[in-house]
Amino acid sequence: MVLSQDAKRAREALVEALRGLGKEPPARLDLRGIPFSGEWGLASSVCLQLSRDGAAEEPVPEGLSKKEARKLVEARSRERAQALAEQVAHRLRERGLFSNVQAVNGYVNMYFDTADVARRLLRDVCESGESYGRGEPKTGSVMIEYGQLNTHKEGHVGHLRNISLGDALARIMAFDGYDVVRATYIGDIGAHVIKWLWGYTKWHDGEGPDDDVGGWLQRIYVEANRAIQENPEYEREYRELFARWDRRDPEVVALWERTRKLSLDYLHRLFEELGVEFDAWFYESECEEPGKRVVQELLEKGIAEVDEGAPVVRIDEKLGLKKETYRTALLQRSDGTSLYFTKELALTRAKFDQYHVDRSLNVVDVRQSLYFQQVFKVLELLGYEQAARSAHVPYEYVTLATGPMSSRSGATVNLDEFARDMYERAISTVSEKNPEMPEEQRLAIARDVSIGSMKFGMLDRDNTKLLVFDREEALDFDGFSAPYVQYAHARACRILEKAPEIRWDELHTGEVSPVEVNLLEAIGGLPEAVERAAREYKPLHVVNYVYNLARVFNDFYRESPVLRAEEELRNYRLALVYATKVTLENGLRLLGIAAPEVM
RNA sequence: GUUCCCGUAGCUCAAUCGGAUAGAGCGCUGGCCUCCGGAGCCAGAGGCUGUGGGUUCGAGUCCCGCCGGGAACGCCA
Repeated sequence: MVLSQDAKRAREALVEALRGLGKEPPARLDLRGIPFSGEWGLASSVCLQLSRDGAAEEPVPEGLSKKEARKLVEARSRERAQALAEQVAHRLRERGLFSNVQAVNGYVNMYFDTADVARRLLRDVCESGESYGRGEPKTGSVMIEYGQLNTHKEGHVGHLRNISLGDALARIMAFDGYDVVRATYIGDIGAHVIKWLWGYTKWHDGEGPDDDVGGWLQRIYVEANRAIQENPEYEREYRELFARWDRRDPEVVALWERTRKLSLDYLHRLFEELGVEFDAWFYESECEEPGKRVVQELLEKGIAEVDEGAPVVRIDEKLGLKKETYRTALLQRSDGTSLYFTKELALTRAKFDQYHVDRSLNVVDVRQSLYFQQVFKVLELLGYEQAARSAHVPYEYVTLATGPMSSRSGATVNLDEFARDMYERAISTVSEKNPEMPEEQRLAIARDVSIGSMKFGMLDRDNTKLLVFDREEALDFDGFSAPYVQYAHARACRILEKAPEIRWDELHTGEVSPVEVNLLEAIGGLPEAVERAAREYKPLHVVNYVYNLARVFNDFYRESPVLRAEEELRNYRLALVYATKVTLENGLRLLGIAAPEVM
């Protein structure tokens, strides 16, 4: 990567200059872009860091208030930092590595030959193409689990945040060089399923789903759940059905299999429409028995013990922790039936034993934090060192203005319904902008825009922030949104379409204007954004990145005419446009968002 | 009771390992289509970063207290 090469060069030169002045540079040398300059370069605050040296020799006069004394110390530090920065700048200038070096406010600003960096960066992007931004291959495989939906229920916008985050994280980490295995875990058995089966048998026997499979599943579930809650007789019938399931009554199993299949087809369609694919599908129903075996093993090894008839692991006690940290994990019910925890043990172990992944990342909402800490800790106690490297990737959940979503009560926003609203809104906008366009093309663009908007709306805030779903806001295609970025991409495509071939071997940049510097800087930032997003498990960094790139490109678009420029300048600007297009496309792809060429 | 998360412009959110002048969108006011596509752009108004201490040359960012909101904590998933 061009910019990291330059950063390395700057870092080495700085270290040498500082040592030459008898100053030992800190291990982590600060290096960042220069703000407000409109020129290409890197800045370091290292002299400010070192400016405390010698502070002790200058006593603060008596009689000053704390605040005044502090101000004095700060002023002196600034002076010392500036003096040092000037010395460093002088030495760096003598080396002649940079086109310019300045000492400002205690910072050392190192400027590069912009034209040279521009040529190298643009060629790099051109040569790398869809690989531009990719990180070095990393050792060790990582399984990312997300999209844990239930059968016999609908998918709703709460799931959308999970799917969007998980899918983007998987794409980003794979792009950053990790060997990623995408996994999902479907809740195809449990109380909710039996309740559904009861309600179906009771009031909907023989019924099939209408076009709206999710809605149909959901209605039956909500109805059954409410009835069972309100009527003890129904409660008894439901328990009875549960017992028949436990006995594997053929009739119940057959109904379960049939409706499970129907649910899974629906879930496959949901994922497909969102452009999400998995390498591994796990099912709760398949983890029940293996889970109980893990519990047995934990008991035999003395990790778990029986308390009030149920197997538990007193994790804090086992680890000798005084403070409540992991607390006590309940592994299984006292009647021997499995809990979510039981199955999670088998699931996680399967990831390590059968898929041989080195760590597991579970994208699940923040309310499960303690739970996952317990799961991983228990497996660690069982000897799985992979569990120590594994992590829960938490995010705050999606609520409605009226309160939390609840699939039990039916207070949800159906995913199909939301997608349809978005799609229709997109169709009307596309048609308005492109009345002459063939319908097929309009629909394809509307699809890219609506799906992209849905995902963008789920990714555009930090994982730690609650998301209050607002339909009107979601349907807005202006401003900080997927279409804004997609539109910049389409604009770039439009220019390239009308332009002659770019002559990459004759890139003469001439003078590089401030907007062009900003654009180059933005283009050059993709690898860092990817790396950071992967490291912090935050696709938001890529969202911010592509938006900024689009915004800077729009500045360029306004100020730097491309097609009308004279030949040499046009060639260079075309290269800039091409690099922007490639970079936007790569960034959007990492978010699972399509980049249409026309819109 | 223990623990975790959040609090930044009217609203929704950004802000790199702590770094120079805290930025966007929406909304509001006023402009820009003889000009590569106006899903765009420009200008303006709008801030004691909840609050009080502390650490630091430097704090929206780290530490402690308080206030406000949310969440988790043994037979739910």
